[in-house]
Amino acid sequence: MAYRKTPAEIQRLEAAREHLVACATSVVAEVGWAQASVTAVADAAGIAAGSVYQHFPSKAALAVEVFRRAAAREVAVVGEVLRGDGDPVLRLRRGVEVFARRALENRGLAHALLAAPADPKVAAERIDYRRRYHTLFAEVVHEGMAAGVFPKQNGELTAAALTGAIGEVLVDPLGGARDETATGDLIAELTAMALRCAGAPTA
Amino acid sequence: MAYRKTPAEIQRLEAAREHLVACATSVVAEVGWAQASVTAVADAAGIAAGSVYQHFPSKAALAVEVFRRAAAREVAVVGEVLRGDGDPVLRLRRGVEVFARRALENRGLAHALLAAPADPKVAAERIDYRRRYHTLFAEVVHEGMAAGVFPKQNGELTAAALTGAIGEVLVDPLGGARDETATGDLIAELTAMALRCAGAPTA
DNA sequence: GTCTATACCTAGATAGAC
DNA sequence: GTCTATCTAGGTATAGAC
Repeated sequence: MAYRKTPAEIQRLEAAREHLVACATSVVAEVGWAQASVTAVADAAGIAAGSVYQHFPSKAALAVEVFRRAAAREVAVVGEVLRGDGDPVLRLRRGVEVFARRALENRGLAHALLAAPADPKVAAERIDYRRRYHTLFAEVVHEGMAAGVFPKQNGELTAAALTGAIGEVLVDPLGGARDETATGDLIAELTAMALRCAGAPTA
Repeated sequence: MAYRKTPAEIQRLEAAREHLVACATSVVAEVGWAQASVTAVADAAGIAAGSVYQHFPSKAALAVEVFRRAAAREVAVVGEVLRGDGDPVLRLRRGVEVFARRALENRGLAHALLAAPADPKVAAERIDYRRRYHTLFAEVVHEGMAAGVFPKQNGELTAAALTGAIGEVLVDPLGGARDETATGDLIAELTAMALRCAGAPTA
């Protein structure tokens, strides 16, 4: 009887856990948190419901892990753009574009992250998630004010407003834009709105 | 055995129902939808849990009634202002002020209406609720565009964005403004942001 | 380690006494 | 009509076989 797991064992377990998280993410993106029962998730992963508890102590823990992974990805991508070099106005525009495009490409996941009813533990994560956007947007707004391209304003408030505005537009049926042209138009209007919101001079 | 209820009976039942709705609204404002069990609501109303079902066929039906009443009040008040006479810019400003002030005066209820986790039936009502704000804001934005005080834009998108922006700011801890001065500042910043968002020339 | 079967808990809903 | 006590369903979590 081994006192330590062999590397192979560890890797296999890790892989099983990853697979479970990935399948759970898909299920959540498709049916939302409320319908993503342990049974449904386990079925998707091809394991028995009870086996889920080999990898996570509770359903909530799994849900939180699913949320964190997906949220971290989105924030990283948007943050990369918002924190890049150059004109704050351009960065804000491109950040909103990236935010929107990714959300429209995976609506189910975006809805799960931004709006879908979730249990309290996940809801708490969501607050953190939105706050990370607040922080990112606030940085750009502050830099823009410092550079004189945005008027004096409460940067934190504008940042929260941007997060809420973008989320509402993307979650709304307005996101009913299906074809590529309509999506492009939606994103163009959305970025224009975001720039107005921060007070960028109208192009 | 009476084939029709007497007027007095009807009135008494109606009153009991109203009382139940009012108490349920208070409970929801205090603890949110998730914690507002039938038992908790019945306790607050001073009746037994089973008696709730004399007035509503299900918990969801009661919850929906609670939501509809409160939502209708808020939309009516804000709509009154947004649809008043005069300058669209001023109306938008005052509409946002009223929205915010009422939300900050009853944070629990505002949170329940705008953001608190709720069951699917209530969530569906919330979409309607937010859409009513969209409609109201869209009207003002369109009138402003027609009057030449707002630049050309997608009015529906701006309206959705305004709803999301205001909601996010008010629900956020940012609404941590406690004293009257801080509240006033918050509202001033919020209205300024809303006007920028619609493209009103900066004052 | 993973499965099957099941225990258990929560909360909504109902039946029958008063 | 209202209350008490109970039933039920849905879904999480666990126990024990393999």
